[in-house]
Amino acid sequence: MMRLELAARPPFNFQATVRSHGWRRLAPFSWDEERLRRVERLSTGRVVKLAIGGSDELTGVIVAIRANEALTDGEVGEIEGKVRWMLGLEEELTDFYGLCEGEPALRHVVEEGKGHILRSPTVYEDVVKTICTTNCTWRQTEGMVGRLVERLGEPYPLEPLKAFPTPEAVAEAGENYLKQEVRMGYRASSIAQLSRQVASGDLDLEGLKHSSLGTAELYKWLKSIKGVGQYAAAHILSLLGRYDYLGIDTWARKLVSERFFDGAPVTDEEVQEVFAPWGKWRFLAYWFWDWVG
DNA sequence: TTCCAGGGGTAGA
DNA sequence: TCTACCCATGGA
Repeated sequence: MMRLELAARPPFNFQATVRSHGWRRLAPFSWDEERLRRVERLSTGRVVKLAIGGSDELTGVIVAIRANEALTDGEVGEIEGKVRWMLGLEEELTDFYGLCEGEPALRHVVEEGKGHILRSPTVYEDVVKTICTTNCTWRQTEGMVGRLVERLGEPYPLEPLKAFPTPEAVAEAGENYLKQEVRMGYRASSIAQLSRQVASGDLDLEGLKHSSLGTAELYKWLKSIKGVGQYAAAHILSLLGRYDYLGIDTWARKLVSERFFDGAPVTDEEVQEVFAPWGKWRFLAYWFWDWVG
């Protein structure tokens, strides 16, 4: 077992970051209220298991790595990069924190070091999972992603666990398999096409992490992906650290209706207007808004 | 049986 | 640009 200490830009709260998103409950992630675990396939083909936890000594996280053989420096570096991306350890949110001071419903963000959103190591995984959240219940999303990982992911040699499947594996399985075995319904065709395009190199999703495109262009680009509409594109943007679009779903409509419109039905425009003053931070303002208080 | 879930694509206007 | 309709799946 190997141990990696990774510092984060303060303020950073590991627990709050993991709890920020339902992603922690989608395979291959698992969460026991203390450590975030995940089997990960490295670019060398080696499959390792990560257990990420908070630390009292440093602002950041401690990563325990298990593998069947000693890892190379390159492999350890890859793991470090992936963990930093998943938890947004270097993300600069100072301006957002400044704005939160003036809003009672967001003061807890600064006080508790919130503001980071858990994401997957690859954009491909985040896009697949986002498509799997559309027009179905969360339980169905868990089922689809769970079966995808279980059936197509590469096995971890030391325990019966799998990594998130590569685009190549999903592309090779094909649309019918995704429909019949993974039970993705009509989403199967989108996921199959996406996986083929990523596997062939026609679609460079990972390049979006450091794209120089403006958010509006990125949004358009994402929407051109089959299966990615308004909601999904905005959600993916937020996982890329672009917070100036708000994805309106039934959940957002419900929250805004109850909190700002006394339970009356709201239009998407009304939801947008509520958060428009937050400008480039509007998604974070919505996401971390204290709806109960 | 019908409806709809943290929607999206398409045709037709 | 806007609307109506269809799209698998599974639970209420």
